[in-house]
Amino acid sequence: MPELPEVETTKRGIKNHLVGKKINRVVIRESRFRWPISRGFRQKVDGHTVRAISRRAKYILFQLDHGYFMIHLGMSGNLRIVDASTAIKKHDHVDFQLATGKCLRFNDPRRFGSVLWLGSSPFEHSLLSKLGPEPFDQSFNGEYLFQRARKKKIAVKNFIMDNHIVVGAGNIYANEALFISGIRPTRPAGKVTKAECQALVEAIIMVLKASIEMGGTTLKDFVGGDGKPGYFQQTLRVYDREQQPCRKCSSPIKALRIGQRSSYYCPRCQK
DNA sequence: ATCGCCTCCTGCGCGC
DNA sequence: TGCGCGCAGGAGGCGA
Repeated sequence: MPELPEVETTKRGIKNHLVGKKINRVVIRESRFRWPISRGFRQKVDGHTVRAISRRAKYILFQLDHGYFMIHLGMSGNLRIVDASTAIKKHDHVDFQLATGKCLRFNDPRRFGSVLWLGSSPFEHSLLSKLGPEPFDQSFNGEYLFQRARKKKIAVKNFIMDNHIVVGAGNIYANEALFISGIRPTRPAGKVTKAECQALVEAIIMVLKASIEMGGTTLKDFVGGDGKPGYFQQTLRVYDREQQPCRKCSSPIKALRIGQRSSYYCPRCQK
């Protein structure tokens, strides 16, 4: 479910319910995630007030007075604000019960997500310290991408999905951005021209922003932190459109696998 | 250093 | 209707 727009939408949806509010207690029904929830986690969080919520890449950071914790939604996670009395459903693994009577509930069927205590210097944590720029940051620009791509033989699609290059370009948006910028996903990153890098950067930013504005609507069943679904499906240009006509030239969209991930492109529009 | 492959896990849709 | 298979929006880590 979560690509960056969904994570951003989730963050926005839960923010007002949490900032300035006390977490009375954390209830962990399942601690086996990508990384197990640490033994002392509950004790570190219980009774503390959330001071701020932010996002770095697809990690949602919760600032308390004495440190930070973060939640990653993995492939199938979602966070919702519910009333404390709301019945537990399957895969509702962690609750953050608030003094307001509400509850932040983490549901994650596949358990690829994570809940981690970061301490007081979150950006020094190994998961965050090596991340590339945010797509909306000034430092993510055509020149930067072009320089990073020098001599790289990796397929450009894998290249832009690498969090050390830029964060937030998940599988769907990587496919979409490459279509918009007219670049075939299999092309070695080092063979993408400077002008194309510029176009690719603009496409990544545009497609992510557009989706955030629509409420983070990628596929199917996304529901934001306030429990409201994304308004409507984004009109995907190539993703999951194998054999369907290209929206620009009507050629059938092709599908292939790159690095174990499904990829789609228009053989005529993307060189 | 770089790159491709594997893995964690559950659910769903498809073909037989 | 049921069963088995393959695939799914992430991404760290490992071996070549």
